[in-house]
Amino acid sequence: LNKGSADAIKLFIGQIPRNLEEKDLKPIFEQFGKIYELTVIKDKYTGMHKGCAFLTYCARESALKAQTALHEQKTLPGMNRPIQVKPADSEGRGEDRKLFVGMLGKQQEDDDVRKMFEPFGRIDECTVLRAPDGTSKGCAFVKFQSHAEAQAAINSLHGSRTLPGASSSLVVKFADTEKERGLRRMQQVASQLAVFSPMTLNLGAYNAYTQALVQQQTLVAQSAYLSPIATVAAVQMQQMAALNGNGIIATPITPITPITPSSATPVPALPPPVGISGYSPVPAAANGQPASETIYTNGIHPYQAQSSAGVLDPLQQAYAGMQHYTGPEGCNIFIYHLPQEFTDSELLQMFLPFGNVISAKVFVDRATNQSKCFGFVSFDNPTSAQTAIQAMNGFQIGMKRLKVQLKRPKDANRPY
DNA sequence: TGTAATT
Repeated sequence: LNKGSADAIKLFIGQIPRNLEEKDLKPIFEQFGKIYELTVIKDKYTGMHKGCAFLTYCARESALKAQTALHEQKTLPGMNRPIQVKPADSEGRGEDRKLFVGMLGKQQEDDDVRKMFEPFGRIDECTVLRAPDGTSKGCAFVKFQSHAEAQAAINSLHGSRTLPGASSSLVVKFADTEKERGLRRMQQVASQLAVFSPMTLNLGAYNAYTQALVQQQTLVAQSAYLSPIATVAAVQMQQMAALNGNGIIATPITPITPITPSSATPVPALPPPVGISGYSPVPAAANGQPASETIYTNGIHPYQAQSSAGVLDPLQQAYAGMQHYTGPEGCNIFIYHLPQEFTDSELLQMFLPFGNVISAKVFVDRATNQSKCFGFVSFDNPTSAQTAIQAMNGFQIGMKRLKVQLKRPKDANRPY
């Protein structure tokens, strides 16, 4: 048999390193059965690897075996979350047969709703939405076993009657998909931000005020207790603040339109715009170091093949060429209480004086695009990390002091 | 307390 059977399940594979292509993934998944189709998901326009894939086995049984053996069970090299193996959204996980029912009466129970929808098909799920205090929100979700049944219910029931206690006629529609919900959330956030139009902020005055504060704070920092190397950082921060107009004092709100795109602002008297240094792509066995050693010394859990010796090799080779996001254990620091407007490049600038920075990352809320005011900096050696911690922990910016510690190791849950 | 992503 060389074709997917009718009942085959298309799987979504998540948490795969972006340097792994179909040929690298194939050996990992082949051990559970013959593969019908395996496709790495790429961006439609840029062709960029999205870190996930679709996989269909010829036999449904293979998909179930792979899911059981791999889902949340293994972590591929360079990833910090376990691999995901589950039916793809397109497999009718539910959204296309799930209905939203609005304009119910407050007194209607799950069973009342169920009775109303039963004539149209088999119901998997029927729930009236309730507030925390148990009172009905006047709406419900009803999930049928098929899209057609759900559609039949819409055709017959939507707008067909007005229930006692409801302000208008019954609403029956397909429930929002995950994507629609996400979009709705983003629109809500956007509309809230729009309340603060740039015109309502006296930006000129704010900047002058900000810069005065920055200078004062920096002087305090320089004169007091900081080591010479931290003073270098302080001066750099002062320059950044003065030049990019963003200020490094946390602002109450960030306007939608940035005053100046800070990342685009050149900063004279500083090292030239620095990329992320270190870890340039290196062939697998460069410097006589086998790729397998790289995996282990880097403190990242490699994917371990259970039996077949052919599985690990392609992975090791692929892994050797990828750029690392974190440094070795003890080289990665966590920085909290960053100014709201600090970007990756500013974080990088702040910590450059302490050593070779492998990466600098400010954590950003994906929904709002706002900084979460913490980030990570990775050095190529533990001494630089310690120096940075000594110099910058407690560093005052505005009303806050930076908290600078070693990044919590993935495995341990010891608090610092 | 680190690129969670659905052709």
